[in-house]
Amino acid sequence: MDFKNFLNHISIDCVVFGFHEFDLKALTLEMKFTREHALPGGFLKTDESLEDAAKRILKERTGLDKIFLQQFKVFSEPDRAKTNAALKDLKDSGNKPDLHFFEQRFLSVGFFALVEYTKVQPTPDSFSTKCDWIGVNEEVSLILDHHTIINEALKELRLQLNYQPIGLKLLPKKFTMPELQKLYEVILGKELDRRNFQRKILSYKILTKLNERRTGGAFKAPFLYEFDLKNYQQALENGLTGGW
Amino acid sequence: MDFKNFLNHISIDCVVFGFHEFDLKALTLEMKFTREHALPGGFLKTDESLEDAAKRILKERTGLDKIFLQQFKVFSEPDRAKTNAALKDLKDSGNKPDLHFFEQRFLSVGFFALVEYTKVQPTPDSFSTKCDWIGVNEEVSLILDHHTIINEALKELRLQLNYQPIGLKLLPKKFTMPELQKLYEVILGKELDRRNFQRKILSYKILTKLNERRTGGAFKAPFLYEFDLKNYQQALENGLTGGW
DNA sequence: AAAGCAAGTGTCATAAAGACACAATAATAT
DNA sequence: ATATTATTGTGTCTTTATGACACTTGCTTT
Repeated sequence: MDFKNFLNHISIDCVVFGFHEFDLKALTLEMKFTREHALPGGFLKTDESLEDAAKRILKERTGLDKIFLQQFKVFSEPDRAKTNAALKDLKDSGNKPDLHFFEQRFLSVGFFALVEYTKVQPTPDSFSTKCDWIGVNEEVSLILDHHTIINEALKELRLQLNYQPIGLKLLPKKFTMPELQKLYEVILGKELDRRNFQRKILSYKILTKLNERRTGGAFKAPFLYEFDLKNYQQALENGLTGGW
Repeated sequence: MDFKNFLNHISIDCVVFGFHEFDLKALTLEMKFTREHALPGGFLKTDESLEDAAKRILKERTGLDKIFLQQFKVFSEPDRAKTNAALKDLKDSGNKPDLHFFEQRFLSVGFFALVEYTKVQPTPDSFSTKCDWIGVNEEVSLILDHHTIINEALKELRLQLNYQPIGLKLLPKKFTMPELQKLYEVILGKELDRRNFQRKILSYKILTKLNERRTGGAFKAPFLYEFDLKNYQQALENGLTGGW
């Protein structure tokens, strides 16, 4: 890796959200030596925008091309890298010529991404052995301020629930009402009444009920739904009204 | 000015919102030579956080110390400085040694600030002759992408209206109901029903009605209100419910 | 003293939200 | 086969919030 094409002082960290088994997950890398987890991230090339860089980085980690992405905050505390465990990984990897690049101060631009869990091919980078999902509330040791970054991303997600196509991007094409509800619950951090949730979400006319059910699970098979893209987009323009 | 204590590639631009004569204003500088307007901005010292830098910058432009500030977006398009009028100002000012610093690519971190209009002492910097307010919808020629930055700040303001103490920070300590309503209207970009607005805002219990009226204006003198700090803060934690 | 207009207050109809009850059904246990 | 179990589908009732609008009050101007 050659770092002369990258801008100094600027890094990117991505919180890639996925939804699986009724739980909200984030994609992380496990560092080779310290075994700590890290968010997928990288640096900014001299001729690219932050958004393009994040896309490039996530393409490498997930195999996905058209990822829903949004920057949400820059993490700029001067001492955020005080105990930079990643540096140890770098040193142990014997990557001497690049140490100067890594030792500088970085402002990290936080992005969150919304992906369909099953479409992702988690792929480690050269500093990590594994790339895998963690539950967003799971207790995992993360490098630097990455724990903070995840929490801030979650806050942002909550704030944007009525303005971004969050369900659309996180769920598979066909999904059940309980799945959609659980997604809302885990993002909001609170339980919702099943019947009132259904009434409200249906009132927006953003769902199409299919003549299919999800069988195989225990108990009564729930109907499948799809998003009505046109109506969903339109409804989001003014924000889905009211709170949850 | 010496730029060796500043980080390369990173700048800060602030949209300082103020509310005056029933209109939302932003603070701008008028450049010495090009006469274009620019947002107050600056650079990041090697040992400072973005938030501290923005505070330092705004202290210089407004005289104010404890400003409500929030970063909202990084502007990173590689060609955002293609026609950098500010550079012309610099060249004309004969500031040769610093040209290298200014000619590099900058990512600008956008902040918005909320201030009490009357408390601000607009103070130009070394590149500008004037520091003054413009109406946010006024047609003014702004350098670079500063027009975009203002618009994005406005969007963010709208989004956060129910989550941040926007009224509190923009209005004087005592204010009338019509003033508060107009503030909401100008932020939302639409008119609200006077009576329904009052009913709703009062239902949050975040206002204290005073036994005073604002006299001097034409027609019936409206009552003055103050924010109830405790209740306001608390209400914002979960967000004021419902839409406007 | 009257006019003009904004501010103060209230009412009614409709819509949304919250709480809850009961029937239907797919897999599992007997 | 049949009963069991846990979940899903659907509906009702009450309370609260919203939207539309009318009338009165009071400060300043003419």
